[in-house]
Amino acid sequence: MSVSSISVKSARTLGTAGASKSAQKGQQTKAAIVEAALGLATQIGLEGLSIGALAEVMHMSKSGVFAHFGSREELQISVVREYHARFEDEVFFPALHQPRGLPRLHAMFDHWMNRTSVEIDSGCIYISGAVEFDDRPGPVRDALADSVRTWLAAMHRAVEQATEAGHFQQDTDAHQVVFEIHGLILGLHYEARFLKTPGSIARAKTAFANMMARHARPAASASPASPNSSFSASASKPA
Amino acid sequence: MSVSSISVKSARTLGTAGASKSAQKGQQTKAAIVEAALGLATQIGLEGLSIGALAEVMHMSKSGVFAHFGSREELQISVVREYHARFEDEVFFPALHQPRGLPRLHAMFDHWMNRTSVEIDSGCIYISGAVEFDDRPGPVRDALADSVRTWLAAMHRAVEQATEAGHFQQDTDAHQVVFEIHGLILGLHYEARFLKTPGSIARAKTAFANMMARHARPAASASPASPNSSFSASASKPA
DNA sequence: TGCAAAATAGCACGATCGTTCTTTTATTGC
DNA sequence: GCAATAAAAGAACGATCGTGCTATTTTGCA
Repeated sequence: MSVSSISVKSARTLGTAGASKSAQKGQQTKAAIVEAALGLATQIGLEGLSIGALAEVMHMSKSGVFAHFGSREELQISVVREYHARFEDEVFFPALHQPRGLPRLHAMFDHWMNRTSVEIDSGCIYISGAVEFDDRPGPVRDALADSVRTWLAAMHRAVEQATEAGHFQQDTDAHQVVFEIHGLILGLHYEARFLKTPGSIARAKTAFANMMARHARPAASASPASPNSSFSASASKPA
Repeated sequence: MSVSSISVKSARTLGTAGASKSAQKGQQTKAAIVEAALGLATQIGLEGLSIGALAEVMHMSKSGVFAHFGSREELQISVVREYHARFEDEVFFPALHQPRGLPRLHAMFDHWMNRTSVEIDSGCIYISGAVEFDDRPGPVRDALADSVRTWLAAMHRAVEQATEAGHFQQDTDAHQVVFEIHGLILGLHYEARFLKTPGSIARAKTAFANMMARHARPAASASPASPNSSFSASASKPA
């Protein structure tokens, strides 16, 4: 079970072994180029990514780099796909080791946070790309949007599982929860990376914890009246 | 009392009246250029703003446009300042007509939301600029960050006033509240403008309402009806 | 080891960028 | 209305962009 149906594992093949018909030299250098391009794109954005600069980093000629993709747009799409694969590897798959429900949801959020702000030197192209392509239709935008939607759908599933597992109240609106979590990540990215506000990570963690508490199913037993009735009553009755 | 100490009203002077020493022709066209530049920048970003394209829109020569600013950077800064002024006019000042505390905070959020997503065809340069300049130091970045920080400080003040007015619990963390509100706006901007997710505005409103309810001071005990029912009533239902 | 094919380099193109310098046109103060 | 001054235009610059085309080099297989 993967976040998406997209499979780009081919671009990650390494090693020298040349089996019957795979792993020509070209595939390797193409993978190396995409990796370098990803590094550039996380710093200056997908739009700022230029073939000339990329060639310089790779110690190659412009045309040598260009030939692997045929167009700048195809290069950008390759970068998006590679980012998608890494996002899966670093954020989604590790969380699958946690049991369904709250623990897994919490792990997904934590990894997501780390990807967003801990490696502060490189931004998230899901965020920068959204700004660069929000009114620029085309295949790059589509690839970006598909990746993001796929990931948000995975988050949505995790919230639903938390409800099914009895960790959340039955009437929890999963879409609403995902929307708010997404907002926390975006806020963290903004404040940590642009405003350099100290303590942003703690802010995001606090907000997440409050959110979980708000949707948490009241302590199991049928004992005395619900403890935090005041807020949990008004808290959850969205669409 | 203004959001900031920045005053750029000079760039808004219109009319033909030529008093003793003001309103040369140049000032008017400069203001018109900045206005056109703002329009371009909200669509393609501050970085995408080019003097050539701007000249074409203005039916002027490149050098004619250029001469008003002396550098592209200065043009970008002028755009940021103009955006700041409009943001004040459309988001902050109207909210001052509401009484301090919750009503004013609510108005600020509403206007902010409208600026962010209702006029869906033009983005927010506070958001796009943050992505474009998050690791590009310089005066443009500084101007952007100053404007944003000023606005967030105004939000912070509004939250504090809500606490002082007794609308919020005494231990409400104003910075935390502002962080979370900011996240809602960013999430709304992302989902509405990039993903085109329908119903994003309702999501943001619901989240805001839930948030207000969470910090609200427990109902005034004695009498059944709470005074601020107007807002808390709308808290639980999406638009 | 030789040869077809793949991979890379080299070069040039039109376009656009920000910027400078010079010249022409429009505006202003008297 | 005229002269001083401001505003706008025009042309050109070096740089960089994406992309085509043609050599040259490198690779993989017999």
